[in-house]
Amino acid sequence: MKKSLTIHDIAKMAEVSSATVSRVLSNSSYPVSPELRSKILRIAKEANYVPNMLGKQLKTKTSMTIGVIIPTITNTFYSSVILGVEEIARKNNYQVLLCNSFQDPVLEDKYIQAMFEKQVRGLVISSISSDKKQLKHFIDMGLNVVALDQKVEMEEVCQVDFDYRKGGVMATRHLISKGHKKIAYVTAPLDRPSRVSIYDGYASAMKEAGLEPVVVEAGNETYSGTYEFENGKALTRKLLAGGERPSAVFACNDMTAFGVVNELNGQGFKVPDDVSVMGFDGIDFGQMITPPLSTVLQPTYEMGRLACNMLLDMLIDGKKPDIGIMLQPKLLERESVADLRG
Amino acid sequence: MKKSLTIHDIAKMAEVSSATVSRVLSNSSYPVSPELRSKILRIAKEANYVPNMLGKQLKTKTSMTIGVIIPTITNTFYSSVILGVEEIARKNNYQVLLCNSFQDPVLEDKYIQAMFEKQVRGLVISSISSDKKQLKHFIDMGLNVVALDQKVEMEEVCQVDFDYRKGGVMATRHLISKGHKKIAYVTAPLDRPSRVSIYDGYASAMKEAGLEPVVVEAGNETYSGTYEFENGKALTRKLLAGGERPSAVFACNDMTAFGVVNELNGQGFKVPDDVSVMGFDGIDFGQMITPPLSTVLQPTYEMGRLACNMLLDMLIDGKKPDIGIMLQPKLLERESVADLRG
DNA sequence: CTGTTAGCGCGTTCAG
DNA sequence: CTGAACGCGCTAACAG
Repeated sequence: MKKSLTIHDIAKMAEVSSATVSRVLSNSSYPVSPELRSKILRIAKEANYVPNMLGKQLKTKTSMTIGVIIPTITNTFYSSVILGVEEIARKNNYQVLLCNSFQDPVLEDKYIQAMFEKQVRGLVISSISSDKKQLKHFIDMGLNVVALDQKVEMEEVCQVDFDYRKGGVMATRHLISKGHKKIAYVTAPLDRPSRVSIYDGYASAMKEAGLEPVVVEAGNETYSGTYEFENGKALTRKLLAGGERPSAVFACNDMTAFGVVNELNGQGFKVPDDVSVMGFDGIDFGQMITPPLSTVLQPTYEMGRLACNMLLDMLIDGKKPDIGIMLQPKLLERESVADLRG
Repeated sequence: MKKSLTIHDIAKMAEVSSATVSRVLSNSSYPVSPELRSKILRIAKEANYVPNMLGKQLKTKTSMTIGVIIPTITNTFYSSVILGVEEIARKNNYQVLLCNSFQDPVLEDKYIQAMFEKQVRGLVISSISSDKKQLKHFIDMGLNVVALDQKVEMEEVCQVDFDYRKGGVMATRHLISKGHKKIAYVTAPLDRPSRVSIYDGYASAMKEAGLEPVVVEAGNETYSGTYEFENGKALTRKLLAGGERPSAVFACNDMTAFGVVNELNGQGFKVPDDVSVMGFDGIDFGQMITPPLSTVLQPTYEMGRLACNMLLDMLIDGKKPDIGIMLQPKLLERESVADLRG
């Protein structure tokens, strides 16, 4: 490993002071004569000089890196969000430190600490920790954070929200508008605000139509990549075993809906002829199955972009968020819902 | 923003020197009396002291962060790899800096440079750059790198390989063993080593059985999330329009296979009754469609783990890779391939 | 316009 | 066992 050059080495070679080298190499607005400037540039180039950001960052107290903490990147929802975050970060010369919390509050706190220690300028987080003490603590110490997906009830954190409740309402009303009356809702454990909101939307839309809600909720949650799919299957079995067959099933997310469709097919029911299925998320894969899944679109990529932009704004102005963003759901009508009114 | 404390502040509070504080707070093996140690620990805790890694890293010349560069995280293949990398990194107290190159060589080089400047200890990369000058350059300067997925022909870089060719052979032989004779291969552009290898495997297995290869290759490549799916559909249309219908279609990856299945269904052909379909990758979605997709499994998560472990080994010993790893494909026989021998 | 100097926060000699 | 002093690579303040 060759010892790497510093500005002092370059300074010596160019027979100038290291300050001058620093000024030209870091594009300072400080005036330097054109001759020296080009000479230094040339020498630095020839010598393959590479700046050490650690030194620079230590001095300037600004690291040009932001942190992202999400449950797991293998969930397409989050990988899409991250892509959006990274795009904006890149355009502003920031880099992103990625952490998967696996919904483990302990791990989440550990990561927050580690990132703070590494002087990240800010954090984009989908927090799972119920006790946000750690986060709060670092915010007090100056950490900028914007929350995504999972609500963080704090004055100081910016929020990129999605109207889950409205999404739940829209999906349910859509089903109702197609003539469905017996509509079941199958869901992963209602232990997260977002899930509760979708459920609320479903319940209120049902009530408003004078219909009886039928809910099947999963028990324990695991982190296998196919958990939600298996969950959809299991919940459907439970649902089907439980008496009168619903004409439509609304699932808390697309992956679960795939499980519902799969189990339905397995038991000899056609979708949407025998039973209609509605998802939630709008992941690409929904259009690849047969029939294409009707669902509610969450603009994940856009959420990532917005979150990152908000964060950068906070960093630049040092201003607290004046306003939160609430992204709106959009109905994606495809072919998994039958029209019963015919 | 509260000004954060340094070891000097703690030193003052504890009425000791900053050296002593450093020694206890960084778990140095240097002897410090138990009384002082506990006193310092207590005070640091009470004062909510958080170390600044920049200072530490600048001094010790070791950053505890590694970089990962992959084409795009929204590809489930790569997100799974990253999860593996991150798991191992976490267990060794490293963090990962993530970069999506979007298969853009210019962007890739820019990222490599940025990471080197940030003093990452090493890099896990799926490189797309045909001209690896930049990478080579930094390796010469001491950067440790392990290549993944895409072969990097350099003595100094460790490689976690997957036997794509054998996978291609296995899939093709499987089809042949089920009595298929007219087997088409549909593929994204053959401009990457991995893709060429799968094709080679297919071609050689066909030849060995005295069968005629039928290949449909896509033209330009885009980066929409559904590119491969659409590609599978388009290639299938082309294939079907081109004369005699094959009894089996082998696709270069699972997503493409989904497109194949979808288009086949759309044109009224049943899978596997009319046409059999074989994928490549083994992504979770494969088991969620009807019929579940027969495919070749790539151990992505394991690839990530192995790559990271190799990298950490290189960092610890500073030793060059003595040996590369070649992961083996595994046939995942599900229900999208018909047995024609009955 | 250029150079000298003094830290940023930390770990590490080297004396005591 | 403890502390004073130096320097990692860089920028910013102040002189010249």
